Amino acid sequence: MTGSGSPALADAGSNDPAALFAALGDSTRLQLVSRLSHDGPLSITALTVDASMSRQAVTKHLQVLETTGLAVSRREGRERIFALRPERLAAVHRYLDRIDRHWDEAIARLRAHVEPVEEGER
Amino acid sequence: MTGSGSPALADAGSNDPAALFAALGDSTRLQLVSRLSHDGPLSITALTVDASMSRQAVTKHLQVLETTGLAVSRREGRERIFALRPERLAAVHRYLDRIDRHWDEAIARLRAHVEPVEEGER
DNA sequence: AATAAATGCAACTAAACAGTTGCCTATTTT
DNA sequence: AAAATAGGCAACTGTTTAGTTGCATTTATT
Repeated sequence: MTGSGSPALADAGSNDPAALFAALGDSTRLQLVSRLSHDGPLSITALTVDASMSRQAVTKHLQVLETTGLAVSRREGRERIFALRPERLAAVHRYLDRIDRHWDEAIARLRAHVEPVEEGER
Repeated sequence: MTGSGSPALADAGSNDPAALFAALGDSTRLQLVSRLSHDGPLSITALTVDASMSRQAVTKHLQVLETTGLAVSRREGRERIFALRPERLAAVHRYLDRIDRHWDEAIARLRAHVEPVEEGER
């Protein structure tokens, strides 16, 4: 399962930004992502070495990353290799950019009229 | 560092990136952030209106945002006004940038020697 | 063929979390 | 002063989640 060539098994890419943030919202997973981004594709056991927890725990975290589309895995011989999906990370990026833009616009709006319109357009 | 000018109230800025991602990893909170970035500082009840849940629930979410330093609040009359802290959002941004950079370097490294060194440094 | 290595599957536990409800406090507003 | 508005506090519930352990399966190795 979670195969590479197969169609839409689960939904390898929740368009839900919150899910992406949530996937990154765990220090263990963040370390995994960091490690993968630094060392490239790695097997589960290779990733388990530096993690201070059981292989199964690591596996679950990797599955979370894969479910949200932040990573993909392929079976290679007797190991399963996980790799990052930078496109998904880019999606997170874009989301933050949008917030930033809104913020800037809001600031601009406030500066535009420092008059008592503060409660105006509710 | 953590604090720019302000002292250290609670800890209004967990240097832990995972905590920041986690704070954004909830659709309700993400909506709150979006709303705040779009409309500027708002009171709890104002924020509750568009949220499909109790005021208390919203309050808790706002507290999460404040604890992680993504927002600040000040009491104003009988209401409590919440506002975003773009600097913290910027921190999230930077973290993603770092991951991206690592990824790019990893890619570059891989391209550099497409020779069978793939299993070399294990 | 027998072992070792790398996973996969499933059941289980403890803690964290989202949301609720009820009630009390502090400011306005009339 | 009374009523209304905006919050704060605390207890409680159902779910999710991180992590574990035990055992079965698959793919090398020797």
